Amino acid sequence: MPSNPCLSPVDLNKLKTVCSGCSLRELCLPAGLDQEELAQVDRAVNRRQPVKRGDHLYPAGAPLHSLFAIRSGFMKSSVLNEDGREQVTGFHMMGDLLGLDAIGGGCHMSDTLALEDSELCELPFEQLEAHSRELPSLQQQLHRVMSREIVRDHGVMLLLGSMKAEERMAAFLLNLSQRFAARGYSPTEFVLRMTRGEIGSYLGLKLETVSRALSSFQDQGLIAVRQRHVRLLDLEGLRALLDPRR
Amino acid sequence: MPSNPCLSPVDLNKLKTVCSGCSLRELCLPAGLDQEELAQVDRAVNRRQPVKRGDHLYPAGAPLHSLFAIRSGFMKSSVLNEDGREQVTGFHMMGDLLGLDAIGGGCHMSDTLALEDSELCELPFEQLEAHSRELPSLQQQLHRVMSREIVRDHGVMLLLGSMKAEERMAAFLLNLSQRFAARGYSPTEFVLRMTRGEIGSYLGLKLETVSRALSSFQDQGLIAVRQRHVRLLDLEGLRALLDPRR
DNA sequence: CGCGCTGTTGAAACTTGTCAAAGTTTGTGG
DNA sequence: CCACAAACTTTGACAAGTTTCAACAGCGCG
Repeated sequence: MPSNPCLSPVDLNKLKTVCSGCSLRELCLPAGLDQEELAQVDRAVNRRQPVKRGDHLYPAGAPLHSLFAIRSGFMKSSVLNEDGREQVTGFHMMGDLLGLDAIGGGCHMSDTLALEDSELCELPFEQLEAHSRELPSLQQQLHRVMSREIVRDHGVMLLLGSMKAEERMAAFLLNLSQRFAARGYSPTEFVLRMTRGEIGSYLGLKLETVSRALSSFQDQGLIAVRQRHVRLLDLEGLRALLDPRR
Repeated sequence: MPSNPCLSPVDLNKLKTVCSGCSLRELCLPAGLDQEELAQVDRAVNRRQPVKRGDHLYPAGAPLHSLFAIRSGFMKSSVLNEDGREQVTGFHMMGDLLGLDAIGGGCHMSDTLALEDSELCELPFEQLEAHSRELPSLQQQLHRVMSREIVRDHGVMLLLGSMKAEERMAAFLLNLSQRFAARGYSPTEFVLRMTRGEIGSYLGLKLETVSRALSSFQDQGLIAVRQRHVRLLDLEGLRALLDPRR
């Protein structure tokens, strides 16, 4: 039976682990590639690297060997001041590509660690660059991913630079909601894998302020929070918080 | 005489306008390319596009045709909220590459306009992508430039998320100082091409707070400000403001 | 020469941070 | 499996920092 790949559990399992068989392929780096291109990319990917909660994917300063794509799980990235202040620069989930900040200087400029047990695909960067010279679609997709990271960062700058605490919190919840939805999960019910302090760091707020904002939303009937479990009860109401004129 | 390119004013002028003759080539996209590679890139660049103060290089939403490199002058980029709030996302000077945020979605996600009369090199993006498939050094340099933009944005996020007003202002002045120095200008004496309001938008502060921070620095003897002319009198003192422990 | 834009300064109001205490959950080791 | 410790969360009261509002000064352009 193992001669029939369709029936072999081993091969089935293998199939699931290549980009062409990956449910994330339209969210991840291979988006837009055709079958043959996918096959090429598959050869450049080391699949299924598990990381445990609390593990560093890489510490800040580590030399760049590979980019990583998240297959499952949840991670955070942060940068540190000289004087030890931490700024969380992003929370990452399935399909996100990590390590882009290391390309410029050859070493990782941020810490990235797993907030829950996760699985990653490793993409050796030199190979990726080489493949992207052969495959224009891959090249374009790599450019798009980097550009979108820049746009995302500008959005965070807007949030940090011009929004009040509750606006930031609403924007944060809506952003998570949208990202979960894009991955086929409920946009209204999810688990926050990070602490209040980490949310606060990302949003430029203290953890007490985050906690108060969540309590306030709950009092207003916009959400239901219990621990890290959140249910968004009134998406429109949350959106209205972002435009204080209305 | 025109047969001798070394003596012809026309040709001399032309020479100055190609990347290989450009004083910015080590700061700009061609950094790290050899003579032959430079010649290739030259063919993909439309040189010397002038823009006047107040002109939009492109408005937010414009389709991506080209990236732009600043040859001379000073520009700002900003994003707008739905409700009209502006967030300045960056100030740009000679050698900086503009438009990277448009690659992801095919149209510019930010407004960019000239704060003084400026000159730009236009780099049609399709050609640039094509050339970067042929020239690994160019490909790498493009990746590096995009990655550094991400790192820069993370630095701004750190600033916006965890620094107080005077720390932000000190960081801003020191950053400008360093960038002017890298371009061969005085690191201690320069003209701010932007208004207090624009600085404030970039730093997540109101213009009055910016003004007060500058006045306070002047009172402490750290700088001398008159209008938009700034002299940094005590770089170490400014740096000390960034690490409040000392 | 005056009008408008830009910048400065003061006082009051508001938002968020800080500190402190207590409650809750999670993880560990007995 | 329970007990205890550690980590995380919530809430209140107060302090600090920043914004808001307002008035005025300076510069630059027509």
